Amino acid sequence: MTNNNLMDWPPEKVAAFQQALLDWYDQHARTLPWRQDHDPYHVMVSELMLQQTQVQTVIPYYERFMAQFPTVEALAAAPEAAVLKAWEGLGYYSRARRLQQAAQQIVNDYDGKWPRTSAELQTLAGIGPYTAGAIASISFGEVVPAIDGNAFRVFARLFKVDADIAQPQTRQVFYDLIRPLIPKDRPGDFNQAVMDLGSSYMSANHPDPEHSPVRDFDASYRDGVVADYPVKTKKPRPVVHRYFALVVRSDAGYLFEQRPSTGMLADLWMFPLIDMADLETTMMSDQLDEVSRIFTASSGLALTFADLGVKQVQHTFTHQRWQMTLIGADAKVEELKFMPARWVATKDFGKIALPTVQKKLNQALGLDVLD
DNA sequence: CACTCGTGGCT
DNA sequence: TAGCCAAGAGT
Repeated sequence: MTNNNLMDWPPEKVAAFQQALLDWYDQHARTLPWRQDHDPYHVMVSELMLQQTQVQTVIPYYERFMAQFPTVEALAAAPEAAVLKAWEGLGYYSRARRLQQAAQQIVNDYDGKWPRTSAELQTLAGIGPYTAGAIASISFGEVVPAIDGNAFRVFARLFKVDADIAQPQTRQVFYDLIRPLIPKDRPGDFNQAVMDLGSSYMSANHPDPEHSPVRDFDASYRDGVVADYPVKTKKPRPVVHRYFALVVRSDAGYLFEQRPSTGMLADLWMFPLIDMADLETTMMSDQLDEVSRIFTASSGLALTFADLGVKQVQHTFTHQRWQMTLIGADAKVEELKFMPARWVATKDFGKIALPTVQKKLNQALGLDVLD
């Protein structure tokens, strides 16, 4: 089967599909904190949090975030560190900075007046085709699809789309397929109904197409090939990185380094890491000398190594696996040179934004008791 | 376009 | 366990 003329339904079938989907949604829509109204700020915050993140994970973050930054103006004016702290543990931290950038764009560039179309919304930081479609349809009634993983899965099954959804060019295929299916009077409800459908009867792991409200429109169910859709190529394995994690202690607490503003865990705080690939030696005793030299050159601090016992911590990201060997050291409280770092007392660990990998290091050291 | 960028849940 | 998956965007 080709991708030509995928949407071959006659108008009466389109109308029946819309009614079946929306009737179900009217009766069984999930009650979610960001669905209490259609305020574009509420929709924007929730959608940014929901990018690549499950609903159940987002809910408590959304509640806290709204209590702390209740309006787009409040978010625009907040310290970036506070926004990152509110995002701690949610992952994909660039979303937090971009969300605040978008808020500042709305307040400053748009004089507080929201752009109301999907095209205009995509000029905002962190808002791409999906999120723009979601805000435009839900908050402003634009008849535009919001194509996320749910929409890909739902419509791939309904129409037996053979295009690989991992390929960026496939996006246009689905846009052309979905666009004529959207009811002009309820685009936002349509898009949200597709998402609810994609998380229940048409989920990835436990689909129940037999009882789906749109079963009669599901070609993959009709043909007994639900499991074949969507078509999606696999991702490569995580690459292994090995680090020494320096546990540097002084009278002022532990030394935390702020990560660079680009790349992994940007702007968050961690123990200083030394990439073992940067070392020229392989013997442990020689490596410690090298680590000490490298660290002192960038921090200005002299280290006195202290035996922690052999502690190793492993953490897997989407495409990287970090294997860290902890090294204990004592140092005096002196001025730090080039390294963006600060001493943090144990009781203050909760005041800075720490990634989950750092919390694992804390736990390995028994420093998470007060957290 | 291919790659980067987190985390938690589930099998 | 290792792999896959989840309301993607930026470069």
